[in-house]
Amino acid sequence: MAISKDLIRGHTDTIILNILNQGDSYGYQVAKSIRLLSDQQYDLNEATLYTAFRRLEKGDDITSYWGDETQGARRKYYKITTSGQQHLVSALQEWEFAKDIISSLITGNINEGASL
Amino acid sequence: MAISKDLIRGHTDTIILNILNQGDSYGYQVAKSIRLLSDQQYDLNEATLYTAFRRLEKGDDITSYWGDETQGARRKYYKITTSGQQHLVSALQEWEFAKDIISSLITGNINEGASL
DNA sequence: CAAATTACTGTGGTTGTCAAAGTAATTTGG
DNA sequence: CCAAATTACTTTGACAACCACAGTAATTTG
Repeated sequence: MAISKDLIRGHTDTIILNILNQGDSYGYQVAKSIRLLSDQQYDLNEATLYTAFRRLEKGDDITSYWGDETQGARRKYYKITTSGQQHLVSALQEWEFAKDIISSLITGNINEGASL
Repeated sequence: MAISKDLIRGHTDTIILNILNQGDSYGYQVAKSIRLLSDQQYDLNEATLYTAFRRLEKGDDITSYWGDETQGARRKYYKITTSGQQHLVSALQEWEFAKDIISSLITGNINEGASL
């Protein structure tokens, strides 16, 4: 992984919701999608991924069901809920907002005020 | 605070280094600068701030000295070190990089690949 | 002279993440 | 043909950053 854990922290749920918003998927596939979307710059730890699935399921942002694979390993599929889709939209809006504030905080000049 | 804690997490040290890079400062003043730079959108918890000071001092990114206030409460001033300045530059570069990856991860389309 | 403000510190708890290990099936390569 | 790699999911234990809350102590304001 080329990107620090703490910079991604807080985005994991949104990342997963974005992927599931494009269609049902399962753990291994989601992990692959993350590597693809980040151009191999970010590799989400498995434990983190499955912890996030449980957190999102508990929060009713996703639901899960076992696939009926006749061959190959069993797969647990996850599906985004309407509530999850709404939370995805809010998270994207918050990110647009937060991006500017963070940039301001780490590069901003105190004497020139908040917006320079 | 209008911005989620987890989105800021990992930026605290960089925020402090940016402020100290513009001149020595002390706890209370740094907290005020953060409110100013974020347009009152982010209020860093005191405990978090002083924890960060200790972390940065231990990592030799900042040094501290007591001011010789003849009146007013005592103030512990913090000064950025050369090493701290270098780490600030790296952190800013990493942010420019991370910003795009995060955006890609939370809005990117899987079927269109990493860069659309 | 009480209340607000300035200024720093410590304690205890929550949360998200990760490393490591485990289970189990399938696929690939020598 | 069998060992190794890959697919796929799960659990455990630990850590680091952050926060709420509480405390100390001085000064300033009403």
